[in-house]
Amino acid sequence: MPDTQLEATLDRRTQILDAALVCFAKRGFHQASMHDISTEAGISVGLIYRYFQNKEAVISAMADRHKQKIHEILERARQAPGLLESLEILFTAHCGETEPHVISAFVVDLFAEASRNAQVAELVRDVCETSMNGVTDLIAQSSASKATNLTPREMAELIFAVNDGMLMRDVLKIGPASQERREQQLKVARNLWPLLFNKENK
Amino acid sequence: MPDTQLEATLDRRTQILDAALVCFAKRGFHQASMHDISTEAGISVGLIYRYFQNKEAVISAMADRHKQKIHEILERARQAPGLLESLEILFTAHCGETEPHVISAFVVDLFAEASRNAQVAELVRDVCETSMNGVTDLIAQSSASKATNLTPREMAELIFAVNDGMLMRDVLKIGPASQERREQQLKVARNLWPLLFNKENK
DNA sequence: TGACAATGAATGAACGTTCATTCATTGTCT
DNA sequence: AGACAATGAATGAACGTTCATTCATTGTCA
Repeated sequence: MPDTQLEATLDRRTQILDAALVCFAKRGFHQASMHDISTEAGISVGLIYRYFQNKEAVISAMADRHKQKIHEILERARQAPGLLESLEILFTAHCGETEPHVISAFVVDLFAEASRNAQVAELVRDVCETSMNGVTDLIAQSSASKATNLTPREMAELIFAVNDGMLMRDVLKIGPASQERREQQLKVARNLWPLLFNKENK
Repeated sequence: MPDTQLEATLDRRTQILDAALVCFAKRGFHQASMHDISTEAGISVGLIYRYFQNKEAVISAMADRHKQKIHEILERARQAPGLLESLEILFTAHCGETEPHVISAFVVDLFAEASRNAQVAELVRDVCETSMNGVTDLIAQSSASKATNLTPREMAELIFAVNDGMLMRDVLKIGPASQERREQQLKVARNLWPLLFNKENK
């Protein structure tokens, strides 16, 4: 049964990547050791090397998974009823599933890594481009974008800058749980909408 | 003449910190070795330990120097003729002196470090608080802030989020020199002002 | 002034430790 | 038994840090 085989392999990989996410967020890409990751995953060090060629490959795979997650979020945002709903999904995406602090720390580390690892940089650039294009389209198709004389692209640039800037600052915050973060995130976001769009539906 | 003595010590320290900035931007805090730094500075490894207790202390000193730089920029911004001029100084500050890419990489690394080093986190938080308060005051005292129903604080939050977000994305850009970066930075910034403030001068 | 003593900035080889990676061995299925 | 998953001790390279040693400069005598 090669199907179960493949599934088991994928399971192990995600198990390792989940552990790596925790370790990377806690200590950073290069301070987290393979032993840390294996301990967190509850397996031996050697086993990691059965599923990943080396540490670099683990980092790359994490970045890849991040890319997929972003695409899923973009897809969910696209299916929201209106533009504002779409944007709020994007803004609060990192407050779901895992601890938001973990996600923020990981993403900031990812950008730091991108500044000196060409492969990671290429991938992050690709994610940014894709999401930016997606949101630009969303804005262009919406009827709510005629209040200012900015192009949809310029609006998207501002929105992403605000989103990334807040995510970066997130790593400074201590404690607050997912729910609370989500509120704060939305507060700032909702200050932005009236500036960018027509006031229509509250 | 103990004055010359002190100056020489300070010179050595800044020489080491300058080299460390280059190495940290190139390889990151924890991948850059003390040997890298000593080579870049053109001195021996051991000498670094005459001026700094250990690697942690070098990182801390760098963060401290960054804090001072920010305060200087804030002071310069305060003395600008109008609010918009002040904000543009803040927005393009990291495009001066050193290569902007180096500064961006360092700052992103600093935030990454802050997420797992309490001392660095405290310092970065302090810098953010201070600058945010400064800009909030600047906005409150300006006459240009009555166009929207946002408080000066909320405006400052948006401005800083945009600023940090763009800085974070800076690490993805390859090549462009200081001048070019400055233009791009200003383009986005100038899109933001009409949204936040009355259209007055140009 | 010239000879000599004292200083401490600077060096870089050496040390102990940590880490990524390997692989001989053991466990677990069919 | 055979095949494959899993282990973790072993390896060696790289790192932060130390320290015995060098040597240009400065201070102190005659």
